[in-house]
Amino acid sequence: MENISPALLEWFYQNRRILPFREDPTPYHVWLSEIMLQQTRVAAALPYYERFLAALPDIPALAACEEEKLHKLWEGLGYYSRVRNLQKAAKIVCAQYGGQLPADYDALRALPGIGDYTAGAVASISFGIPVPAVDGNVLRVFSRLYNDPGVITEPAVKKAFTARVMEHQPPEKAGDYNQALMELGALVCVPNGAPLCEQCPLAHLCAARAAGTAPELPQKAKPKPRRIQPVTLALLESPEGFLLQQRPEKGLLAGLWQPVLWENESLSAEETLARLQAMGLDVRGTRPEALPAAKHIFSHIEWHMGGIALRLPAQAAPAGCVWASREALKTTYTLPGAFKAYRKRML
DNA sequence: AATACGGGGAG
DNA sequence: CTCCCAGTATT
Repeated sequence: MENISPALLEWFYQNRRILPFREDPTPYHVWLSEIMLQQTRVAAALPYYERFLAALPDIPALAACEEEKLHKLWEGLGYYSRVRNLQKAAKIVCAQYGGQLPADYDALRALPGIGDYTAGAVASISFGIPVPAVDGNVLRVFSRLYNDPGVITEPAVKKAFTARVMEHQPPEKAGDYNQALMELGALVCVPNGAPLCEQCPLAHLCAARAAGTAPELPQKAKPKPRRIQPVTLALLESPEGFLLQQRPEKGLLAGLWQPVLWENESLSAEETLARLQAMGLDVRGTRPEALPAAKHIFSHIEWHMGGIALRLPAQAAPAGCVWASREALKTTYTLPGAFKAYRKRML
């Protein structure tokens, strides 16, 4: 196939979005943006990006940040291991590279949270190194360009597509080329069977366009069905605030805060009161109010939530719990988005 | 190769 | 509802 880069780059220079991390593409800025954009849309990440940089303007500041503050800056973005790995990597960069990201693909790839895609993106965009940066957009564009029914979730297929991506990459414009492919996928060669082929600078080269198969591409493996998990929560308020418990260090929503709850259990109000009593809370003479049911969908689990709200007299918080004032809820403790339905009752 | 890990927008 | 998204780490 004819090299796509001339037409692609011309389109990119005319049509690229103005984005903050493109205005001042330092390695730190590109790195942060790429981590935020993993499995996340640009529009969702933008406000987080600005706020994060205002709070932590450079890599040493990131390395030194308190974990609770770090979580708060990421609150609602999801995949919280991203921000913990970001800081782990920042500490390594400060200890081993003098606080500057290394201009080397393999060194970048070895940092926590930096995989094939992000290493390639930072290396090519920030340092001009001619390496691939193949994300879901690029796989979609190439599956259509070559009318290739390969299942893009399979590593062997991804590897083959990456080789094709590199056949077209101009070494002196690696970063622009990689970004142009992603931009084309985000703006023109869009998913859900609705590509805007009349706007595409590569339409004359596109095999799927010629075959009429573009809407059916790319082929992906069928996702596993989510398992449904009942969750019972207890929204407790005292004069000191709302009772929050911290989640375990590992696993889902690790280290974040939540109302007292029981996963995988659908408890009656009476059973819930008994559990609270067993935790050492004084719940005598209180009337539980039923919480409205709410659902939260993770990629692999579905939480079906319900429970009770309760007003309690001032008392000590059980182990692993705190009484959080409204102010502390807003500024200090990180509650995952899963509890959005109940959060407004707490503010 | 399969699974864990969030959340939101579009159709 | 379904599908998808600027993926990575672990097993």
